[in-house]
Amino acid sequence: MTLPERTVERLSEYRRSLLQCLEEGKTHIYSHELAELHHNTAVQVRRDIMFIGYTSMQRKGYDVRELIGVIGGILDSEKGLNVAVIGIGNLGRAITTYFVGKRSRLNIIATFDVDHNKIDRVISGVKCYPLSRLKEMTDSLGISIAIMTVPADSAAEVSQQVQEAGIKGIMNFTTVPLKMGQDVYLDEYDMITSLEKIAYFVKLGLS
Amino acid sequence: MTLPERTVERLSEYRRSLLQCLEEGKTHIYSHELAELHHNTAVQVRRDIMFIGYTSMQRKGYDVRELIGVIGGILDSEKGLNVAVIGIGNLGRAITTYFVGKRSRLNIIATFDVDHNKIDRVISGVKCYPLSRLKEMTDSLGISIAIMTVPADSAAEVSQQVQEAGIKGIMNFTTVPLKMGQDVYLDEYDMITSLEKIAYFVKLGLS
DNA sequence: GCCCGATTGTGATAGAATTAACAGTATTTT
DNA sequence: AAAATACTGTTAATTCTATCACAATCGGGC
Repeated sequence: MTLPERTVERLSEYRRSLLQCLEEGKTHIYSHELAELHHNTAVQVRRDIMFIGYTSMQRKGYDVRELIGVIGGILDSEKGLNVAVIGIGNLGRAITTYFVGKRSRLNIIATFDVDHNKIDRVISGVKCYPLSRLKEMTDSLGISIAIMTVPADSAAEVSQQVQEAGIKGIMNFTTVPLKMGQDVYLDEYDMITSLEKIAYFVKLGLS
Repeated sequence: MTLPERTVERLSEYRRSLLQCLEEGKTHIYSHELAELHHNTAVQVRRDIMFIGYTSMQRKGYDVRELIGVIGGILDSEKGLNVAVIGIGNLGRAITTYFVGKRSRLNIIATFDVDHNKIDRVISGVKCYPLSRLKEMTDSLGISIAIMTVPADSAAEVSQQVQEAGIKGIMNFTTVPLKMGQDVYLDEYDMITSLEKIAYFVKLGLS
């Protein structure tokens, strides 16, 4: 069974809110509450939850702790996955710092760069290795996801190396779209595009 | 006429590639070439271009320069829009640095923070103001979009101030979903969710 | 000058995602 | 205990998005 992408995203988001609820001591939550937190509808929430086969105590809302568990069962891998950040510029550093400490089954376990000044430096407890050792480290550490934050002009080349290292998931923060084989899951995120989209809708709203 | 979100995103992406083509001296481009660059199909490209009412010289592909112009006419505002980054932590700094110098009709014109050590500092040529002056500066500088990179626990409060300042578009990099009025265009981007999604599909691929 | 091959533009169609509608059920009220 | 209430789970309808299929067009080869 493979869930739609959007559903997976929403589940991840729900879980975050649910964890928050737990901290606040809330044990049950209604579909409409969850919906309101996430800019969508109660029906959408129920449908998503139906997808994963969880069913609540009727009329009391969903059991927060249980639902977290079920979502975890769907999203998480048994032992978590290891993640590498490739390219330790400003953005790479920021992302690394940002992630460390966030409770998650996804661990940033190494960073890579070509700059000799950066190699062996430790950022938020994560060590930087030379890019040339990518394959070696991928094998020895068991890295399955790469976050790419290299400059645009080396993106294509580096992405090739990432693929050859056997990494199966890529989050691309580069401004150039990457070319990948079918067996690599690739998610492109482009801040400029996001901003331009916002600008477009703001413009519409203003006119 | 209001385009679908997804189309707007793709147009922004196409434009980037087209600008790249221009630099390389390529004057015309076929729909299937553009498609290949962007992980989608030639039909999709043609459909998107149809949406914006541009029509090519048949059989020669699209005129790169013209198409850039037409997309610009759709996406860009007359004089560009001014953007503020709110919260100058690692991520805020990275984003600010990242944007400056990128040719774009969107200018990061100010940053804001509450930390006295950060105020008046200049990052990549952009000055940091105290958050308390948000409304004042929004009015005087004409800020219409905010990029939120504040810590999760102040996100709700700060977003309120952003809304009250009259900002009409928000890009939220915070891990908490924001509550906004109908007249504010809000785009939530959550790295953890993105990574969890990738992890999910990688897991599926591996099993 | 005419045909062939390549490419665009678009109506029709299929597919995915969302929303509506409502039956079912536990809880509270009377 | 029956009725009203307030939810969930699910089927059906709808709407939105992407793809198919093909007519129309143009340039180059003959």
